[in-house]
Amino acid sequence: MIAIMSDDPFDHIPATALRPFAVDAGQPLFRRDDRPTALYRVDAGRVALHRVTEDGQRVTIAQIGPGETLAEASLFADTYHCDAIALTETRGVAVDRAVLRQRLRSDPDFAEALVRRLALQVRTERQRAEIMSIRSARDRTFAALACFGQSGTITAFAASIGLSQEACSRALAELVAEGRVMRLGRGRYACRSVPPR
Amino acid sequence: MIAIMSDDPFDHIPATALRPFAVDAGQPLFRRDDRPTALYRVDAGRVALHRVTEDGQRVTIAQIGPGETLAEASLFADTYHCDAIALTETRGVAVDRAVLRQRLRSDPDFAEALVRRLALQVRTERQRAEIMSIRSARDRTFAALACFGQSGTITAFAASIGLSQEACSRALAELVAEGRVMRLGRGRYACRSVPPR
DNA sequence: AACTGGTTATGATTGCGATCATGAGCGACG
DNA sequence: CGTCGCTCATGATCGCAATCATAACCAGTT
Repeated sequence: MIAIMSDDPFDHIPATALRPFAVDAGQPLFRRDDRPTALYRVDAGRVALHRVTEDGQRVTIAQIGPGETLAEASLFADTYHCDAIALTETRGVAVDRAVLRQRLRSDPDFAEALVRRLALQVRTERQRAEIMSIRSARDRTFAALACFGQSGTITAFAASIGLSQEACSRALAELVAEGRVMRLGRGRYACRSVPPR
Repeated sequence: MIAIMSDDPFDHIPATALRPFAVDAGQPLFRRDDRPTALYRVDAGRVALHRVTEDGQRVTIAQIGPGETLAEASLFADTYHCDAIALTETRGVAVDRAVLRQRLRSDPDFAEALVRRLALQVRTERQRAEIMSIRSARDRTFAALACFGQSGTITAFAASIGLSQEACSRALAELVAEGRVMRLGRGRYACRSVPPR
């Protein structure tokens, strides 16, 4: 199938306006109260967003991995509202904020792609939050499997839904016993649900 | 303070294109596989989004309350990917999908407002998900207080971060004892953090 | 084939939060 | 003022998932 118009808003930005970036583990991408300069897309590595309270307690707001963007909301804010620190060696591309906002107003295709991307993000995050609110490990595991499927390892899957690997493994075993989930092989499971879109 | 340009994208839509809706508790707003016709903003009440698996298990994907919108992602999809059922008597306004998409392409102010709204949504939901992944009730409560503050009752606050009212109350008591949180009065707490934006 | 490192599975124990239960604080109303 | 209804606080108990520990399993390497 041929994509007539890319889903990735970054593809609508001229390469000259894209600035590659790379930071080592522990290094900041930006800091709270800095003036926002760009929107970042992570291609490899992982970035944590921290907010620091008045008395120095650090609260992790989010973690951003490959394919995701950060600081979307800062496109319209006067300052960054949190610190962005690379958890591992991280690289990606940045789009200048002014270029992006200008583009948003002048290029309908870009605007549409950006809105689509953000809308999907919202949906995904809402699902995550809702799944995390399920108390029972069995039900939570099932819901996650039904919504997202299992892409990587069990360990990663478990972590992404806030369960220990053991609890997740046990939950999967129970679900298979109940016939609600299929075991495709060692460490590979799927749920007989309507396929996620 | 005078708002030069409204933050709410719905304010950029001519009133003639807004269609009020109301549904009773238990009634559907739309169903999976329906063709998407509109974007909905809930003004009062609560709507649950469900996905039903092949063997009839129902999974709640999200719940939408006053001020929030649903089915943003369906603006670009061929069908709805889930059922929307009113949990309580619910009312709000709907914008026709074609009108909205057309507007997105032709009205930069609207596009910007929509992107801003979605970006904020993403940020908020990411925060929620991250907070929900904190295991300790005390730390989770603190993080939530630092990020969002406590708007309504303790009970509602506790529910919004996946804790029982009792666990939350106890956590708050501990945090006060540790001096990390201030008690403003019975059932009213705040954290000495940089104020959320 | 033997070795190695990483992942998955499963058993045993423990700690934390849900739940149940109850009392105290506080606003609304007649 | 006294009653009612709701929220908050706190104590007691119990169940579930985290944690620790270990074995089975698998892929890649030599």
